[in-house]
Amino acid sequence: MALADTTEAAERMALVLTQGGLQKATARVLAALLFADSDSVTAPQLAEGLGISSGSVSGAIKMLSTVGLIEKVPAPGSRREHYRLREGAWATLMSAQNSTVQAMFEAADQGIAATGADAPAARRLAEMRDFYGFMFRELPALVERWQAERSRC
Amino acid sequence: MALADTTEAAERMALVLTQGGLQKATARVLAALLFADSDSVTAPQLAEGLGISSGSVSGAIKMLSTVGLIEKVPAPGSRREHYRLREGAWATLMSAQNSTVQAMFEAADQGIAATGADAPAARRLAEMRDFYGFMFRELPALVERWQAERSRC
DNA sequence: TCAAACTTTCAAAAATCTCTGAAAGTTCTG
DNA sequence: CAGAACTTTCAGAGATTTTTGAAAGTTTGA
Repeated sequence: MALADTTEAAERMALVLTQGGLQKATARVLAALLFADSDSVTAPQLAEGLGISSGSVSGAIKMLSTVGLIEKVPAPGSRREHYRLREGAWATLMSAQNSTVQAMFEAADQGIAATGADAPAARRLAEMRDFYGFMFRELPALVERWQAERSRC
Repeated sequence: MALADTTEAAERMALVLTQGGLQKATARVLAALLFADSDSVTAPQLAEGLGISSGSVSGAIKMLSTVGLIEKVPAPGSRREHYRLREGAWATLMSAQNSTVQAMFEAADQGIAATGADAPAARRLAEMRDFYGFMFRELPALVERWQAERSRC
């Protein structure tokens, strides 16, 4: 049955997302939105479909909205809140992860300040700082390159 | 006191590493190796200095070695095992994270296969697949660019 | 080869994180 | 405006992860 197949694929997707750091309920909500047959989905539909509590759905929606992965659908009539995956969500997510890169850069930089430039640790910290500094500069450019390439098609 | 400052910086670093997904003991071991005053450090030194059990140190070393962040030091005399941060560790780490990107790509690809290309989900999954496909192709090149730039200096 | 020092393993304790369920708060519709 | 349906919040139950501590296994040097 086709539905079973997509459910299984969605659960596999949720597993991957979990390994990427999302909690289980959140990952399943995101996967459900990815695999949804309609343009948007309501919270009760998610709770029902996934067999989780409304509280879990609420928490998942809050988290995914904060990160910018999903959004409320403007007003498809005037019914209750509908949610859907945002356009360009993945690029947004990658940009968000760039703040982790920034944190690594800053931690290394502060480390150098704390050790003094001639300590043995300084060389190690400098390599770290330079690497994450490079990535922090270049990753946004990479994402932009993707967006440019995409809009060209 | 200078030592206190570097300890504090190391703990801050450990916190950042924790947010990056490492468990606490592992993050503290890595930070200790980053901030160490000597070229290499033994497991008992780490356990003593961090106030954690030898079992935790062993687990941390195992994990960090597997990922390629640290290495045994060949033979600084012939004493017990010494460990240190590997040269180019951060580039290695970034490359390892690329396998997460690959997993995302593959999950999206399998999702498309499961839904059929005309389902509403297919467009969403295709955007995801294309994005992670792009990143999976381009990230290694970015790391290489870093390495080239670094060796030039 | 033996003793000492180190390392690894693993079960159980401790700590942490996640989910639920119910109550309180909203918003819509009749 | 009242009732119904939905949403949010949060304390506590439940699940999971992490750490420890101790025993077993190694390695080293005399």
